[in-house]
Amino acid sequence: MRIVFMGTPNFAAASLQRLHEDGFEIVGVFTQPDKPKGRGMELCASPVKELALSYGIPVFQPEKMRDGTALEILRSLAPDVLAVVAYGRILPPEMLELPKYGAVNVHGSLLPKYRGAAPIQWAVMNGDPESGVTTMYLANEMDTGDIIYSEKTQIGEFETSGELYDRLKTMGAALLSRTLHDIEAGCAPRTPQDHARASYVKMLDKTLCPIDFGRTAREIVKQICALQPWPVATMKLGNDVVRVFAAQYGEGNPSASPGTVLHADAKGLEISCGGGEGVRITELQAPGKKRMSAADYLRGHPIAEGTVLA
RNA sequence: CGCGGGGUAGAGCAGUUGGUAGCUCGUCGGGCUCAUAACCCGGAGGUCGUUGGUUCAAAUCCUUCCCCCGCAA
Repeated sequence: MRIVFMGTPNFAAASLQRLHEDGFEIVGVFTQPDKPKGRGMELCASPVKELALSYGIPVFQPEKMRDGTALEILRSLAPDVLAVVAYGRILPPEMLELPKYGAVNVHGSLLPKYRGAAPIQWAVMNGDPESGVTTMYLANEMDTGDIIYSEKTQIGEFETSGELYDRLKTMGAALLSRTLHDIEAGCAPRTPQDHARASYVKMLDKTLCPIDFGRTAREIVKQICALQPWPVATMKLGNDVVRVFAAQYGEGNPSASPGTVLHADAKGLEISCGGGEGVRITELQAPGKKRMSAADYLRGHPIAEGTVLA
């Protein structure tokens, strides 16, 4: 079965790697054009491109899907199926219909929940007990296609988006492999989504970062976990806006107003929040500095207990 | 050359109108205590990232390079 793979970030690269290792015939890879990245703004190839090149698979990086050449390239590759994972481009209907088996996609949620750009992060943010991956056929509307397989996984109480992301990319890769195998064997199921129960999530941005200590301890913990590794929750500490990486549940103090420093010691920085609860921040990063434990930070930045943060 | 922040004892920081380096924690020794991560006394520990220069004198001014971090993507 001739497969054309389309993807860009390492979430996609994990799937490409799995398909390659499982012996699928990958005849071409589409990925986004190289872009300036990192300090120095050097041009960087996507993880998928790096991997594809190492496998000796032809790589294509069209700027636009409708530039007149992308479709021709795809046609010349004569794929039986398209495997699309976090490609970051909308494929025109002609492309979806070109392969005999259509186009298959991996999504980082239990569809129809969390259609859209950042399903993994929002599952963490909302404090969901579980998440998962879904394979489906691509439809013309974003993430609305018929479901093939899905697989659940528990979300740890202190699991970050980055950790869940890594786990799901592996699960997604395995599920995609199984999906393609069954499609080829003709035994893959096809279940329409329950559109009435669909929900959409938007991309993360920095407006989500500032911590509101009026919220509950769990909401704050989940916010901190969800915004990692990017864009990272923040709080004001003196004149600094520090990035907050890790927190535990504190003892709290019903009589302290939200934002009050309850403890500042070797165990971290406990701050009162909504409902008299407390969150103990254990790891943070000050501007220009590297990530460090709250205890380390406090050595050089003493904070009096009882201080109320702005 | 995309923009910006930073490299000072094991850790985190202060010190930048130039004048032989200081704080908190840790660490070592001693003391106090029923006891302690508490308290008291004392000690060890730093080529102030690297190169060259200016100067009577540089952590502090100029210069070379290395490394870390944020923005931006």
